[in-house]
Amino acid sequence: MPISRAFFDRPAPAVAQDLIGWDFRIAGIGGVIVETEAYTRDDEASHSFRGPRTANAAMFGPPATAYVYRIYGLHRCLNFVCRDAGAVLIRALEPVSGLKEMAERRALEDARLLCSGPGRLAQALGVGLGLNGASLLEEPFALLPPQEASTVVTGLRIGISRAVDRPWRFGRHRSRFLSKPFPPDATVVAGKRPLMPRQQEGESR
DNA sequence: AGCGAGATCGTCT
DNA sequence: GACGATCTCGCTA
Repeated sequence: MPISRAFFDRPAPAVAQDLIGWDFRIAGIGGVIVETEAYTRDDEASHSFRGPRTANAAMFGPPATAYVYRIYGLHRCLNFVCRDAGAVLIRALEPVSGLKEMAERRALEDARLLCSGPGRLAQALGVGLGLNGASLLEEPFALLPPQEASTVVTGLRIGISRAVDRPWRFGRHRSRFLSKPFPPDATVVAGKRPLMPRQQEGESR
């Protein structure tokens, strides 16, 4: 069954953690979510921290709304709006469907680099500002439940200068599609504790 | 592998 | 006028 609005009507950190392993697609193109970050209203790093503005209006919309913004004048970042102006930044996907289209948009072959980063992911999935404010519960979006449970690790958020101490970055343990690996001693917050053999998911490096 | 610079522009100071 | 929830390339080692 498809995802519900209730899934997003929770604190952003909880939603960010639970999104790991879901299959996310736009117009049929996408893959498994392997990395996310949570931002909340009382969080200095969040775009909603200083209240409603024209630019962040989508963050103050209902849960399950897409919030898309342009960063550094050229890239775009995709977020899922949660309860109370919170949001989850989608940072990386393991490409599964539409590899060909993604490779064309990225002008790049290596599957490893197609969606491993918020800007890369947005480019590969064709995310434009036109999707800002759209409902994640309708076309062209699709979110399918995890096929299997993921071991989820957490750590500090990346690329921010304020509220750097909050451990609100979540990722699938040792996925090779992360924008950046988690430290070896990263805290496991869900799923089975990793065992001896350091086996990468997917193909070998 | 890691570091530094450039690209590029709307929003806020 | 400065900066940002980033990416890529070129250089050093």
